[in-house]
Amino acid sequence: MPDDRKTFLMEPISAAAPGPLYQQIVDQLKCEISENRLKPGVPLPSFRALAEDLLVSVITVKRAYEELEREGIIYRRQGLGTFVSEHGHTRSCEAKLKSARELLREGFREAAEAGLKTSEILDLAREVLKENQ
Amino acid sequence: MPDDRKTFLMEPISAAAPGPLYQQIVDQLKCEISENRLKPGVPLPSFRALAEDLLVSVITVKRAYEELEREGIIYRRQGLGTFVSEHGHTRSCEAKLKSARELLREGFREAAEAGLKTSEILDLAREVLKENQ
Amino acid sequence: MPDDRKTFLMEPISAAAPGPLYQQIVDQLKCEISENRLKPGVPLPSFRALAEDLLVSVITVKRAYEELEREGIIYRRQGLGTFVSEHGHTRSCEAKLKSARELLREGFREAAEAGLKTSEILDLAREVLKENQ
Amino acid sequence: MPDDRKTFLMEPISAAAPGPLYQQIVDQLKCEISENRLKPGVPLPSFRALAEDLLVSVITVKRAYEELEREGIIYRRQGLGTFVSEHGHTRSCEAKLKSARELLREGFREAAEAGLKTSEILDLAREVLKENQ
DNA sequence: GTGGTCTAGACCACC
DNA sequence: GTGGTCTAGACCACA
Repeated sequence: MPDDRKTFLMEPISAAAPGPLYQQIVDQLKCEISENRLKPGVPLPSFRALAEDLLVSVITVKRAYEELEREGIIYRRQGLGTFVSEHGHTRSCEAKLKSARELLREGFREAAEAGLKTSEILDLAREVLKENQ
Repeated sequence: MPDDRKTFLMEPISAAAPGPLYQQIVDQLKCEISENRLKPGVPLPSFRALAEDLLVSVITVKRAYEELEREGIIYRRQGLGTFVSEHGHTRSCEAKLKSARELLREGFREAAEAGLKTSEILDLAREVLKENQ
Repeated sequence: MPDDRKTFLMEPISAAAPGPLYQQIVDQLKCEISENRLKPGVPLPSFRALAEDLLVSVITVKRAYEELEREGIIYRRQGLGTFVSEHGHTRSCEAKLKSARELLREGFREAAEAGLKTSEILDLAREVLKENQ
Repeated sequence: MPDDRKTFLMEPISAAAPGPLYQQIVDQLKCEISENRLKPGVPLPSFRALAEDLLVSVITVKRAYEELEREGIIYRRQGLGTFVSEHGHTRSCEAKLKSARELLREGFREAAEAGLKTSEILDLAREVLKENQ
């Protein structure tokens, strides 16, 4: 039973960044999974291993994993480890899409309140979209 | 003997709503100002009056006013009261526009991570924009 | 702003009982809410107050509250407290009904595996139901 | 060169399934015995053989057998192997029946707490029973 | 070794 | 005062 688990590449975590540390871990893992760098059945690093890697407490990692399990993206098994679930990729994409809609809705609302007309808002969207590429 | 007197139109504040109470006040006042229902030089209600109106603590209103003053949208004069500043409308619109860009940028990033192509993202944007109207 | 919060009647918690402590708290609160002893908008006791009451750690109570918020039964507001949400009663009942179906399904499966015919299983169900009253 | 040889019919074990691995083995063996596919005196596969079959550790199989022996369903003889005990079938059925009663009792309790009347609970039971067939 | 639970105590944001 | 986050360290169940 070889141990394929590896502390794969993960960007460092920063307490200075906005948002809780555990959320940063959640987001990064969602990215790994939604972009298929982490496939179903693949074991994630253990709490302790990832905690050491990221220089955070074991509990912070644990909390991130709990959040991901709650969303059905990973599953945890006592004594075995934590794994990407069968529909993890799908779930992760769905979650991101839902979040994207929320953000766009908010953004459009703010733009409208700033006095922009619908056509101007769409122009703004196109502009921002171009910048991002 | 109901007291229908109110300082000016303001929707009630709710502890059930997401986000801090003071932020809800800030947002509402920004709306009033960016949509020109509150014009430069017009006095805002006093801390105590608004606090009573909204059934929140004076401290909460104070914090909201401080936030707005920091953004240069209103100004306070000892003993006189609080007023919409000359460029309050402009500032408020600018702030909202800036926030809108941020949200759109975030939304587009999430959509991209969910696997959507640029053209699909623009479609999504159009769809959300339509829903909101 | 009177403080209606009270450390209402809550049965003691026991580490000897099966299942985690936080689950026992969750279950008790679900009962209070599903049976309308705790109505929407009513504040639950604070983490610290309930922890003292039940002689458990603040964190254990916190975890129970997190679970209930996740299920949409209560909501937490920083600085204000924790409250039964508008649809808390409904959600709580739905959750219990769902759980009941699961348990019955499991029970019937086991009974079938023990060799009982469908008619015998229904008799068993009637018998158990009578005992419980 | 696939190896189709197997000790006897047993569904594969899955780490993704809920519940410990050893419990899954226990449950499957109880089924085999309660449904008389494994009769008294019949030798069970050795620890090592079953472990290889199910791709789990020998220790995990050992623990499952211990659990079954504790319940009097199987017995072990030094140097000979493990066998279904004389009253294994009966014991297994009794255990399942006892467990079924527990589950039904729990299920009815939850249903009652969700606000269902006795007649409605019986309807629910009939409904679930039908679904399962 | 893995994850699961419980504990105690810190600091912060909000009211 | 409230809840929100992060920390460290204990003990247990499982493989």
